[in-house]
Amino acid sequence: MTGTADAPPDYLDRLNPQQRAAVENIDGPLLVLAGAGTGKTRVLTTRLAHILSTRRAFPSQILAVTFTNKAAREMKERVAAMIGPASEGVWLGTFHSLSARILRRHAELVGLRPDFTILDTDDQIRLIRQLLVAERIDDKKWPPRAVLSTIERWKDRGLTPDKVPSDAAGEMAAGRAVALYAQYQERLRVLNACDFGDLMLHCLALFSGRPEVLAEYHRRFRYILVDEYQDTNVAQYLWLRLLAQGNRNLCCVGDDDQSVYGWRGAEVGNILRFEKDFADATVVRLEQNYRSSGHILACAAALIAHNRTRLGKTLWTAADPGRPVQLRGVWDGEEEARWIGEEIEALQRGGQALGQIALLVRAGFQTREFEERFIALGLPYRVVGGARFYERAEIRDAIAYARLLVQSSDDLAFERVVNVPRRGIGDKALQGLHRLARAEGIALADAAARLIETDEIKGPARAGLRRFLDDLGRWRAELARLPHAEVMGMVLDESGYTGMWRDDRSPEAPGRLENLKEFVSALEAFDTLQGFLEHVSLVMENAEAAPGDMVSLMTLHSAKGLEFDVVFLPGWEEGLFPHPRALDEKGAEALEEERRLAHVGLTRARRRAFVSFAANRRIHNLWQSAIPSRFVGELPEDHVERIAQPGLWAGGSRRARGESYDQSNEWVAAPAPLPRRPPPLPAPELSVPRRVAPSGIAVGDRVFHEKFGYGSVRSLEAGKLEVEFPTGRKKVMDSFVRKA
DNA sequence: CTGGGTAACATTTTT
DNA sequence: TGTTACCCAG
Repeated sequence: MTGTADAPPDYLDRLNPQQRAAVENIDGPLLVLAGAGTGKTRVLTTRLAHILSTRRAFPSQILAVTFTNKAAREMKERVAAMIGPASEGVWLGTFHSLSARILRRHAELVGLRPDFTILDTDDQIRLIRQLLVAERIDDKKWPPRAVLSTIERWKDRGLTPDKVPSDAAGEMAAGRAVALYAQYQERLRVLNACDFGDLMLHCLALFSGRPEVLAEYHRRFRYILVDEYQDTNVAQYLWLRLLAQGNRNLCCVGDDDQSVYGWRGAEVGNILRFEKDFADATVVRLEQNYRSSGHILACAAALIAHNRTRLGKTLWTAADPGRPVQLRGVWDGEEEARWIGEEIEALQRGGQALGQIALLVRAGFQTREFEERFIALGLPYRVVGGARFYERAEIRDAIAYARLLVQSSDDLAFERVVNVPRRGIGDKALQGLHRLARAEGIALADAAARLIETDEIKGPARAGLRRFLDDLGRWRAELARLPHAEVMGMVLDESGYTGMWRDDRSPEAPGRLENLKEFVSALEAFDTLQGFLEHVSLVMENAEAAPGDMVSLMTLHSAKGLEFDVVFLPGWEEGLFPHPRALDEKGAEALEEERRLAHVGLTRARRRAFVSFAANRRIHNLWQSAIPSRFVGELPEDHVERIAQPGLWAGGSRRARGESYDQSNEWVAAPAPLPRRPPPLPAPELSVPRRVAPSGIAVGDRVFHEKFGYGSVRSLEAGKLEVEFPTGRKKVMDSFVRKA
């Protein structure tokens, strides 16, 4: 062990006084305000190592919380590198994975079974859409996405349906959003499922409703550490506060100037709340930046100083000023891409590794222009973020098959793949299944099993469904015999799923087949199919991009936490950055968040930063003339080097090379502003599924069936009737007929 | 039930 | 410009 009472362990020597204070203040609440590049991660990992090596706690008595799996993994690795295997056993993970771990142990106490499933976004959207349709709410006017995000924001704030203030719903979903929320929760309960927000909410309910359980965790967790604290939402804050009540050894590390997730519920206010709820909290500020050169840091500091709602930190550096931030005005996006391409080639010739160059944009679509340019130049690049492995359609289909094998009552999985590949089961058949499932309170798969014994569905749908159910049963049996990866391969082949993509002539089909292969081999790393599913639902991470010397392209959001020698920041124009959509949603507050995003961008750079803006930009094939972003004007003269063609500087497209151009800032090709949406259509009149008294029907009764008409009952058994119709004798479900 | 055609639309994103 | 959701004909 490195540490004894007299000789402090040597890892402390590598810290500055503030960092050291943050590490050594072990007991009691501690708030570390850590500016960009001030050694935040080092402090966190050293603190964790310090607690362990001074034997204040066993690993299992430490709870360390991060936001992303990647951050969790990195922390694990760094602590292990510092103190070795003594670090194993720490409860280290994301809010969600830790919550899931806790919930599985106490599921029954919150009305779940321990094998509850965790929904992905697709599942959620489909559920909401079903509810909207059932409620006859126009899903054109109220897109399921929007309804879902309203519900998620409530969950972020720790609000269950009964706690949502009655005036909070507003117009959303024709004013019935709260009712939809309640129904949504009810559906999840029936499905034995959670969404991500529920993982937090159920834990909160557990902790506050079961003091003895909370007490158990108080005994267990002697020290709690939290990373990226500025990104916590209210629910997560409450979660931390409940857990920390026991020992009050809560250490939160964050930076209000890097809070860029307000739009998904993050509350910078949690930092202020911390100081209020833990009045005796020690506050440590980390302000010495070890990352960026002087000019870059000066630009970042001056920019962020324009924000009014700040706790206030003053970043400084002992490093050289380095080179000023280059500020460049160009004619249009194409020129911007051309220039950046040339600049990168020049840097490369000067020995700069491409892997240390990043291009950070406000919105995903902006990468395209650069990709095209880089391809033309033969410049290797990678796009970070974007479609994740487990989000690709083929992978989610495969996962749905796996879910169905593990739990036949997984309705959402059933719905996803029942007709993929095509089995002749369309809307009509599915509606019948839903109707029966709802009437009987059974799962879709069970409804299907019963329906195929009747004449409610016929032809290809019936045959397809029967085949599907038989296959599922057979595969499930194989699971007991063979390794699950092998069974999964069998499932994908025998279901015709791989065949479907093999026959697909589209250019992406081969890639999808590759992904499926990768999927099956990924399974091998897990002991059980269930274990694998838990992993994919919680660890939806990007397949690690193959390492290599490549330029990185990504959004400013996904650049948070990273650093590069050289950073390009294109598209600093009004109308693009700050993004107008953010602005009209939340106004001044959002402008500050956009500015923090700019600050994050600049502080990613170690040696060089290049900011650029174009006078004209084509967005969605329409030309727009633009003026430089207000953030450009907030960069201090002394620390930037301006490079621009005459006329391109101040006012966008005044004149270039003697030619005159349209000066308007409007969409050039849009003549008159059209109303954003057509007037809402009247709600469609759907036929109400007829309520049928459960049976009460006897042999010989005259009955009416929606599809077959009038007939008389010949025989009956457990919900199933045989009825003589004019068209012949049919087997039907009793819930499909009424007495005539 | 399927597949083609067309109209509407187009932040940020992790778990 | 590129994608996705919906409508209608086969």
